Amino acid sequence: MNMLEIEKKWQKIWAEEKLNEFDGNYDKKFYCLEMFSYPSGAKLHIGHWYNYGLTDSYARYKRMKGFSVFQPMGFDAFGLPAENYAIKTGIHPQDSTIKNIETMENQLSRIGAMFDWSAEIKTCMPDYYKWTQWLFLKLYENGLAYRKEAPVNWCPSCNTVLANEQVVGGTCERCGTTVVKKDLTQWFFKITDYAEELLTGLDKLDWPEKTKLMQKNWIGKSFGAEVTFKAESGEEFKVFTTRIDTIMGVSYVVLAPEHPLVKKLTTADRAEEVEKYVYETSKANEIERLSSDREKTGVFLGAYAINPANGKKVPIFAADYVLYSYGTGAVMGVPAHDERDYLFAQKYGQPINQVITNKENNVTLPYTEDGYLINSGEFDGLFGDDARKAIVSKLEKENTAAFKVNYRLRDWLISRQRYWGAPIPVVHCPKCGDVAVPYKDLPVMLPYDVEFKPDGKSPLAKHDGFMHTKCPKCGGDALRDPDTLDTFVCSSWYYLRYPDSKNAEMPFDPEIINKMLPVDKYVGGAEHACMHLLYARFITKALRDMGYLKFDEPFLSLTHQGVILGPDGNRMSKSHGNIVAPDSYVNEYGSDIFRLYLLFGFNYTEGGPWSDDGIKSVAKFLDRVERLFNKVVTLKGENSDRYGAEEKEVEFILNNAIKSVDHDMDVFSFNTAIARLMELVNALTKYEALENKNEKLLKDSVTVLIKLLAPCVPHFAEELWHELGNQNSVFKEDYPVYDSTKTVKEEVEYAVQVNSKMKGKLVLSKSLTDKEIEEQALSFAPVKEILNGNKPKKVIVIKGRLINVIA
RNA sequence: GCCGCUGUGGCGGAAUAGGCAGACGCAAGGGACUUAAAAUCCCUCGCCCUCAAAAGCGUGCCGGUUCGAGUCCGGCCAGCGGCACCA
Repeated sequence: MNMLEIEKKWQKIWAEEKLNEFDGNYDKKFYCLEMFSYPSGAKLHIGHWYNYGLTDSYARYKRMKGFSVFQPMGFDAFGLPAENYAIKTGIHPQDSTIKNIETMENQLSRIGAMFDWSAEIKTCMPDYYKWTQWLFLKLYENGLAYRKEAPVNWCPSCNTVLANEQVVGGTCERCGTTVVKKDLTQWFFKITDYAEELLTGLDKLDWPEKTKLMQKNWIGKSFGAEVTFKAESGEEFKVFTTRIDTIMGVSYVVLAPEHPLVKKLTTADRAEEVEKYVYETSKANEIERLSSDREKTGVFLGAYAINPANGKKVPIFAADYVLYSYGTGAVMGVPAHDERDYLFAQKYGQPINQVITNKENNVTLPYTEDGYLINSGEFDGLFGDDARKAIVSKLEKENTAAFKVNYRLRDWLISRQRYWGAPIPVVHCPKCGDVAVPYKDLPVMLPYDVEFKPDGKSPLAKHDGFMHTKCPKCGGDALRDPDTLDTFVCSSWYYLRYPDSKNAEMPFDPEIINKMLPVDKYVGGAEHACMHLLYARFITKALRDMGYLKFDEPFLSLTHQGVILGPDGNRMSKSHGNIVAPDSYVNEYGSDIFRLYLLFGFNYTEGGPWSDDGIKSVAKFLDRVERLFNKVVTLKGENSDRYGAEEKEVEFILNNAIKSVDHDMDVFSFNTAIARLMELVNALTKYEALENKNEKLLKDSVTVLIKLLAPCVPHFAEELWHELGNQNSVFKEDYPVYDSTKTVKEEVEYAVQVNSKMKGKLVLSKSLTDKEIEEQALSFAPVKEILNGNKPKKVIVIKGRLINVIA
């Protein structure tokens, strides 16, 4: 069969018949979504193919199972790489992006997937980002967007903000200068308002357990207490602790270097040293700072605070093992019962006051388990939670402590000091302050003629035509916000746009959305576990609370595809020089064979190193199918009443294949589904070679085979389906149903063990009772020999599998 | 470092709820067909010892639970993903 030719032919016919578009039957809708692609490289890579081609097989399977499948495709087209590419080559991000999208559209259509192109979206187009801006305004209007100071990576030499990716080993990737932190006023989304629901909502999702666990840990709920310490100068600050039972052991307190009180509390004689420390700290990133391997450093501010629990005066430090973004940005140092505090205290000569012990009173410090309080006055003898409750209830009366639930989750920073993104639709007016751009004035267009070479300012800030505007409130001169939105904002709601992608009045019609959503199956990389997948859940919940959506979760069921690595086992990358492009394979073998190879060669969720060793073998497999088909298609259907052992075996294999393939396709176990299909083809080929055969059974079996193959090799199966004389598409057919009476055999093979060692096999009737099976085993020669007339101690019978005789 | 995951023949991988490890393939070797090659078909194929059989060993490493562990538990080692401005 000429694969390239039939692929072209059927793609054209499917498009003409609109076979790939959603048919409007919302009652049976199945929204199958793959994470859309980012058009940075000019070409589709194997990872895209693996995600889209194989999930398409799943979608086609669902369609044959009777669902009205909606499977859209689009492009996440804003982002840093296009801008960097522009800086390097001078090619405008818009031009390169649009060109890349065109290339990728062509490559995507060659997959032959049933993408509903009528719903395509591109996030960099004004008809899309208009609604991204709408989303921002809605969140702003509902108190979920706000501004505050936050640090960015700053290269003092390039005078520019760097993405984490652009910081290599603490230095600027362009010029090698050491990168420091710098505070800028930036926009945030208040995702923390939804921390609790984002956590509890995980329970009902059909997501990989590991992904749910990662989100859970990312949200990081912990129960503790906030305690107010008062500095001698009168300034108050709170610390968060999960171990308030150790409060009598506090020997110092620590503020994060970024804590606003650091400057205020520092005494004049310490100012120089503290300032130096804070500056040095700004060179380290959070991963380094949180590393327990890293040497603990800090600096004494010269000031003291009062421990509200015992009135003791303790020194105040700034130390970078405390993060300003977590808890209150301040901790109490209890060296006897915390490992980091212990190391710190040793280094800076702070006292180590033991206040917890175990039953045997033989602990080694630092002792971080719960235990019995000692050296804690009235609380001595209390244990764990009891101690914590007692201490809080006493301090509560003095207003110096309270129980507090804390989340590790932080608000979502969405400002980017970059060009290639959706402008933030806010005007800063000298009189009225921050003013939202009215909805009727959306979109705030991203200007084309912008200087985006880095020189210390947001690219848009240098564009006078963009920046200068009138205040929507007072009409006076005002300036636009020069920042753009994080591209994660664009991708946090795109699944809501697809079902109503051409709507010019609204981002989506709630009526349509509430019928099509939530997404029934979402497929994409595991690397999105904590960010994109969490942001999308947050946006869904926020829009629900505004009354637009009637569902709580965007993605009911989630599957992660694995990563296809280079042939050398490394992640494919230019620097490794190990990139394998799908195009040459698609050109040589056709997309069905390439797809089939990807289906068969990997465990879908695990991926693995690329090797094309097996691609010829799947091509041969299709040849075998075609040879079988050609022999069978001309048969008249004779001997239809022939039914002997061979026919029984064919039926057994056929029905087992239907059962297994059906199940395996449903759970993305494509490789085993193909293995079962290979077994079926082997069995049918063998049967076909018989002199006397039931032609009707054979022909029916081949018909089932084509249907089972169809989702995996759509063009190939469609061609054979029509050669069988059918007029309609095979994808309009019902999926085969297996006959459960034919998937069981009357006789089962048992593994016979003596003392758990294999001694032989025994074929026994399925109808035997455990007792009878035991008798058969005991009279089985190898068993008899070992028992030598003695009674066995025990006989274990596992129905249908194994007999273990314990001698 | 922290969170999460993975580790099975020469290779890709399979193994329901703790029950015959290696399904299905690739590669390799042998054979048939052929003037020859390709294609196709048949056989062998975890390691070790062996003419053969039997025995023994075997799912990253060490230990444990169990009649029985790739699967469960504890401790290591290695690799991968994420760590909030790559998306």
